[in-house]
Amino acid sequence: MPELPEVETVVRGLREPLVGQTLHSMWVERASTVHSPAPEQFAARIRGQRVQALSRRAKYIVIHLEHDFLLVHLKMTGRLYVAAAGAAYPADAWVRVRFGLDAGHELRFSDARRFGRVYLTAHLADITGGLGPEPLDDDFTLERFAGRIAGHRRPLKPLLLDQAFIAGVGNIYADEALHRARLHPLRPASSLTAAEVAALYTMIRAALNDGINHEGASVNWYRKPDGTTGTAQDGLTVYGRDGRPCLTCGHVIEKIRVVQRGTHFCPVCQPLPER
DNA sequence: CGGACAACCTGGCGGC
DNA sequence: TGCCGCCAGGTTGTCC
Repeated sequence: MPELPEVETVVRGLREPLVGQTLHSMWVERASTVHSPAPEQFAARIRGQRVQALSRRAKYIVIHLEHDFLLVHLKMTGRLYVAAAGAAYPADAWVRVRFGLDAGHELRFSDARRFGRVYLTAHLADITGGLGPEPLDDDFTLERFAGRIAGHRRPLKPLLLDQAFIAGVGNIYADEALHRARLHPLRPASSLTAAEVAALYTMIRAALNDGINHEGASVNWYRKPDGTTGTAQDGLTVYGRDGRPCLTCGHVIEKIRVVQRGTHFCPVCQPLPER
């Protein structure tokens, strides 16, 4: 599903067609997709504002307008793309919100599952204030990660999925990072040695960077803004590979449920120490 | 604090 | 072939 690498790929793909465009209008096909403010105010406020930049915070796409930030969260099945005037696209069947751009072009937000939301705010922190640090930022150092993990006793899998602990990691990259770091998803955070903390830090970043370099994992719904698939799914070592051999040791990959999430791991490479 | 679980949603797919 | 029912999971909110 869209996690940090997928959202980053969407942001990169939308910069060229979107920056410099002016938002002229907004069509709300599905009111519940508009988080805040209410659709009428939302449409009135964006009208005439030029897109100045695009960035990403956790799994949010952040569109910088002249006086506001327009945020989009893709959740499970959201897709965001710029459509040429009058052109039809495969994801159009699930369009929830459209924004009119220059020369008849449109920014379309499609979302089959209807979990995704759009937000408009003058103060970014109103939406993203509770999020933890960006794992790929330069100031996210090993020391900082070690300091944050020190206070936690929770199992690693739910900790990595907690957006207040670390921003942008979802189910796929959590499983991949834990496998690369050779850590069982149920290991209590407080049980890690300094070397294991360092391995986890390194492998979270490596898994995310690999995902970005392969333009995201198109496990099912995710597509780049141009409609094509990423290739990161071909490099996954555990996610979705339950019942198949571990690429490191050959043992069968297992799948369990942890905090209601499908969790994939190799019981040999990622042992759970008895205690 | 944290874990369990429901809710939000619907396309896709396994099973029969 | 067709239908049923479950599964997928990011996030919020509720309850214990």
